[in-house]
Amino acid sequence: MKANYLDELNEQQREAVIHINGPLMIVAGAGSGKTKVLTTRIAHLMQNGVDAFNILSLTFTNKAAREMKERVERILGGNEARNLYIGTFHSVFARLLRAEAHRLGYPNDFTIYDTDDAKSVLKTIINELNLDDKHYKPNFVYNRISAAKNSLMGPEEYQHDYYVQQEDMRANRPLIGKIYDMYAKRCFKNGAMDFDDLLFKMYVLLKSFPEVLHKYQHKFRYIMIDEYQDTNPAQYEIIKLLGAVHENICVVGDDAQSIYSFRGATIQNILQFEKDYDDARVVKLEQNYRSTKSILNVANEVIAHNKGQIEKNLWTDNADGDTIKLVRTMTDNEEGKFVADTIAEQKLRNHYDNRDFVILYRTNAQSRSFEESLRRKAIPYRIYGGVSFYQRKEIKDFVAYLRITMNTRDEESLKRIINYPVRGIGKTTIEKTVVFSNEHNITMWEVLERAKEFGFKGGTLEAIDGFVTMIRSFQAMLGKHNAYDISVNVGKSTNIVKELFNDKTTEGLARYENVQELLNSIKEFTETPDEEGELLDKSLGSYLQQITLLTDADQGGNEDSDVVKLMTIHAAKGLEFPVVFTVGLEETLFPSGMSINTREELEEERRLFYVAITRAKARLWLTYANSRYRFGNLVQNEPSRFLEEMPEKFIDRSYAGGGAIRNAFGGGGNGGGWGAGGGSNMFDKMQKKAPASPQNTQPRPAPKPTTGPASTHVPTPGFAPDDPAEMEPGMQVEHQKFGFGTIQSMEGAPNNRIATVVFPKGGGEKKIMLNYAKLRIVR
DNA sequence: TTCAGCACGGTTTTT
DNA sequence: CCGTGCTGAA
Repeated sequence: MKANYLDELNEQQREAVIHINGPLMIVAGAGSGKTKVLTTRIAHLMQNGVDAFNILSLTFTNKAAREMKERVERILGGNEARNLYIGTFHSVFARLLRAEAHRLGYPNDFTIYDTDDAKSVLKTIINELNLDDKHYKPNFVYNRISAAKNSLMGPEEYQHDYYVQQEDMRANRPLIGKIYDMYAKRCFKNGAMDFDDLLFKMYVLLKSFPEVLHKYQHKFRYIMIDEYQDTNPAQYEIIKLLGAVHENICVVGDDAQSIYSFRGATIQNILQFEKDYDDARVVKLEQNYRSTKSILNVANEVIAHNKGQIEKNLWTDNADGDTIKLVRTMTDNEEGKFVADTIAEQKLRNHYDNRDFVILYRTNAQSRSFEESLRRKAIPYRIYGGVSFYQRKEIKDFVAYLRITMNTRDEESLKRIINYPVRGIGKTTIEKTVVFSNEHNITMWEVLERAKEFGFKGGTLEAIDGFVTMIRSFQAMLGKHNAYDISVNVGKSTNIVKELFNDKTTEGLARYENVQELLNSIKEFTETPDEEGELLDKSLGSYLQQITLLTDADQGGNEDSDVVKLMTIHAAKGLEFPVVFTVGLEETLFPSGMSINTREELEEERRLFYVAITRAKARLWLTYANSRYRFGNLVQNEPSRFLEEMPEKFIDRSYAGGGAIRNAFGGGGNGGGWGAGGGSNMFDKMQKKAPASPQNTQPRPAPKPTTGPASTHVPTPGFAPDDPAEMEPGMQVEHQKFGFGTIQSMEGAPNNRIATVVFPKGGGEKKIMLNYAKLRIVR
């Protein structure tokens, strides 16, 4: 143990760390050393005689949990830290449920359904009820059920809650309660829990079994919760139960960074804390150690536009630093190119490594243009998020075998693999099996086991028996072999590995590699030495329990490889980078068009913007594009309203081309001279202004906006851009996308000229930034 | 029973 | 634009 660990803290930090008994709330501004305080506090508790076995520390991401564990180990030295319970809400509760689930009638080796599994079950149910899945969209229904569970509302209550029923009636979807009920029963029958069940059932367990509650209340005598502003009512109630005896609850949060209300999180929890525990000590960490003054000032000013907040004053001793750069480009592709170019330039000019950069966006779909431009410049990068490794079809198929081996009740997995690889169990057979299982109230697996009884014969019976025998052979390995041995056997016996190997198409090759990677990861899991992870259990069940809770961001051990990182702002919470690009700052994109209907929604978007800004230590670029491709066609966007909320003093707008930019902010904030002429973006505006009626499926716009067939122009062979310096009004030019046009006028600084060009076939008048777009002089 | 070809619909954000 | 799901032919 480092003896001087208290010396490295400022006064407030120290105050938080040395508070041992009783409730404590730490309001921790961005970059104020929150993780340091939490980890030091754990060490301090242990130094003062608290047993590691009695400490529970909950985080939101596996990444945060891992980091916390590592840092505690570093402070403590030795190996006591391994006895701490540190993990995400979901993984910790999954682990506890794995010990207790039988009390609720679930197998202890219950399957964890990810979002896709859950939606698939919902879809089956919706079809069984003969409902139209275009009206009862699985996605919508799932969100509804998820919200109910996060508020601890079961199917019964849901169907009898007046307010909820009114909502569903108004949405013209009165049967959601019925679907919820069937869904819950189906999951139970399948021996499966979805993500929300891990919280919901945990609560039910503690509430229904006093002896269980008592056990864990005394085990977890000290509880710490990170990112408390992102907890939902279910999490809140569980914590309250667990902490009720000792009240040694320490929560850390920042109301300004609450960005998960869509997942049921409520900022109320943090505001409520002092009321729940009237002797609660509150400590505020207000000194920011991360960012320059410029960055922090901009952040503070932006967040000041939100109403209700906990009073605090975040300040820093750091240098002023560079101004924030605001950059406008014509298209999303140019935005990508600009960022890649700037990264290359900054690497040279300021000696940054790739790992110093992050590109942050609102939606995963935005990553594409950056990938392309980075690849073109040969800058290594890595995308976090998006389609997770474990969501790939080939991986899900393989994992389905492992799941069914552990839990034969799991119909979702059974249906996936019953005829994969093809073994002659077709649609008809599967349907019959489902019917028999419903008629006799047994699982599909049991029907298959007794196939002969149920009248299957000939080739079908043989196929079924072969399948059953194979799964049983996997099950026979369970007690004696670890997850890896079983998986290798699954790969061989099912022929999956060989089949993929023989597929020589590009996709086939990728799939083969993915399955190999899966096997490698299982191997790694089984071979990781005990002192590293808390999971001493190398069984298949233990492996399956954790992978479903793994995010893409958690994968791949090479955390510190030298690459540029790309991720959503949500995924970036808790991280910091020397250089940050926050991109796509446009209305309808950021703030998202889905979240501008209420003040609450908009304020959450603003907090998200705040999170993005405060990730930056030294340099920050904010970019937006005049137009971008969405669903394959070009749409125009106005600059994000957030950009107008920033103090001029710290912003360098001229970076993108002087007067023209300011122009855009000029006339009534409604994008002055920039838009491609004509009514092209009228449609967008009308849609935006239309009263929010999410329930009425909006008719597709029959006539496409006539922005002009931007992509139909084929550049003349040998198209090469000419030097912008040579261009002047009156010239005929060719643009790669917009075709031929005439330069009307020029503006902007000499090294960043902007031409107004009329393209008769390319959508009329456009402003072209010559440094980014390329024009060829025709004459 | 399977696979190819097309139509359609979908974009927040994550455990 | 891209992936999914449905339809129809072998």
